[in-house]
Amino acid sequence: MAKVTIKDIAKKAGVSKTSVSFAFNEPSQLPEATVQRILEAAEELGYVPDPIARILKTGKTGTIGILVPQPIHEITRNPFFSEFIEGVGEVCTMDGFSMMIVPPLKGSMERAIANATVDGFLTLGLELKKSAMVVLDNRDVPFVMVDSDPEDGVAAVNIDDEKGGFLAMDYILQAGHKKIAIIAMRSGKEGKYKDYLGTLRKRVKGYQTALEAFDLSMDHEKIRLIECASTLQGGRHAFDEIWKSDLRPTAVVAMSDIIALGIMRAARDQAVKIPDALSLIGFDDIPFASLISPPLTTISQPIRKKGKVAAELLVEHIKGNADISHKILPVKLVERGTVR
Amino acid sequence: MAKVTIKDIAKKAGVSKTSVSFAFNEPSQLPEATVQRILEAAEELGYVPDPIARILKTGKTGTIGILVPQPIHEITRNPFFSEFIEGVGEVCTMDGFSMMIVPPLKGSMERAIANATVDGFLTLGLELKKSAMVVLDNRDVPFVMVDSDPEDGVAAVNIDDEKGGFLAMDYILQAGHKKIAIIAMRSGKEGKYKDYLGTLRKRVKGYQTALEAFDLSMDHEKIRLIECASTLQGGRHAFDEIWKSDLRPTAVVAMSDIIALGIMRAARDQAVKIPDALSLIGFDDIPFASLISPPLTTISQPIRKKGKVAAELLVEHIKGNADISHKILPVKLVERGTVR
DNA sequence: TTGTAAGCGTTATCAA
DNA sequence: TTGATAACGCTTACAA
Repeated sequence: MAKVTIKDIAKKAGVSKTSVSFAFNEPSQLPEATVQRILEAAEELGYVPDPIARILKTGKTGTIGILVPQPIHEITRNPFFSEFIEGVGEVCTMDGFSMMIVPPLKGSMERAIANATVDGFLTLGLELKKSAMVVLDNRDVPFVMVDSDPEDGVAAVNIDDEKGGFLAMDYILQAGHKKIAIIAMRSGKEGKYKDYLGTLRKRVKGYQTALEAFDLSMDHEKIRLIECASTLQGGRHAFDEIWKSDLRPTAVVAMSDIIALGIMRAARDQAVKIPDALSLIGFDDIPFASLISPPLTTISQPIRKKGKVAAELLVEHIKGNADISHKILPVKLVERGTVR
Repeated sequence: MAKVTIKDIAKKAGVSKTSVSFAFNEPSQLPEATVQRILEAAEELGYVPDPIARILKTGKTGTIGILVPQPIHEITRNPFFSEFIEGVGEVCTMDGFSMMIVPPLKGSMERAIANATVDGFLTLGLELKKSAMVVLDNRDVPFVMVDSDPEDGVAAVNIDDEKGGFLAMDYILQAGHKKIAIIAMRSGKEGKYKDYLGTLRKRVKGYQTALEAFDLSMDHEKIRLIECASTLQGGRHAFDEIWKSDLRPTAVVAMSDIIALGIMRAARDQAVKIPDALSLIGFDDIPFASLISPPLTTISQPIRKKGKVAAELLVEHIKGNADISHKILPVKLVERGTVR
């Protein structure tokens, strides 16, 4: 059976399309009886207004998009993402938005941006290429960048990554460690840290500062940087890699808790005691970091709040109140049981 | 500046709207030079085809919706959801779909369904009211129901909940426990288990069968059923509640791992040793269940696979290959360290 | 109070 | 090869 449209209802109820539209959107404008009749006709025929047609006319989709640099099934493997989404979700609930997760489409971020039916975007950890930025601009929907190097004239939400990096490395150094492995999430730069952008760049800068105070540096032979996927699996692989390398680090600085958790898992499997044989510090402070044992020492960032703040900012933009501010949320060191 | 449309490009490039459309969608139909000219004009003016207009015409949104019964910020608190999404995400990646999370809109599932711009829905743990089912039917988009009582004529994916319930309860009973608290996720039925639907109903049925073999039943005074949110917090509250009740259970059967984890957390805070002072079995087998210590004994279900299977089924429907099958995925008991 | 008609920005059919 | 033009289904001035 063909789709039931407003026209069918109009015919059936013996009124114009306008009246039908009113019956749904401004019932107060119509006599009670007419509204009844229309609604009944609609019910009988099984009519549901086509959301797309409505959007084309009104220009409001009622959904906000989260632009992510990786395939969905990959990004969801990090509880960080759930936490972030939770914060965004609070705002969605509040303001009646749905949420769309927008990964690259056939490998192209541009295409994904061009095709998403949203009122605005949150970009998460995206290093937007010029071309993507152009598409984003041309789409003419507002966007807020989270965990990226801020661009002029666009709203941004970040945490104090540099301080976070410093805090983590300094803590390890203060504990007396000299052979240190740094595990970063995959960047596409294969560990060439000097090319790092955004979050990674800032954290590494923090590491540097801390290292220099101990006469060390990122280039020192006892300091090793490797990358892995920011997942449990990724952490496990990372552990295997560092553990069989020539440098047997006494401490690991992980760029995310989920990586750290993966490392703990792998270490346990190989009977490497943490923190006795290996110290470990994470980054994020996801809920499970404190649940595991030993509980994970980490840098805490307000993930949920970050999502919430960013979403609030975006919703303001959608409502037409441009606020190009650049917010920076604090981080702090949480001492628990994985560093000796 | 006003939005740049296909018309502007046509004028600028001195061609018709049709040609512009072709230049983007079927460039092979146009002479190379014309395509170039059009693309340049588009680039210069910053043109991006309007996805909504495209969808209105083509009828394809390129996104699949996940209908969830709770606000986003609540549902994301259960790692079960991330796992599920991960499975769905695999299919999205494969077939180039985005994913939209669709919670009730202003309290109304009907409204949410009516407004979502998707090619199809996955419903997760939804007990769809008649009215919502009607809207879903009328929307005329395919849908697949996951974790619900299957309806005639609609595709469904479930796990063997009844067996899962049986396995869990039987294991606890075999271990010699007689005073047992069952913790269910909030159902809106406030523990009146006889009114349960879907997943909950089936699991309770499994409990019953196991209990009866030990001359017990859901109504026995030593068997207690309470509900809580399926979150870490929820589990913590649940522990507090059962621990200060007159019945001091020696074992807890939790309906989700995240609840179980919350219970473990609360128990630890109050120095209640698991499994020595209290045995505990979960349900789901989320990744963290095996990471925690003691590792959580639980009923394992293939969450990610469930998402994947459901999404595959949905995509088939979207492509026009109706397959109204009802799949049931297996569960199994995973003995770890929380039952004595 | 109700109806007419003009868009919204595409795609796609059909002529030229 | 290219260009009018008619949908797509709705909202909303404006007219009656």
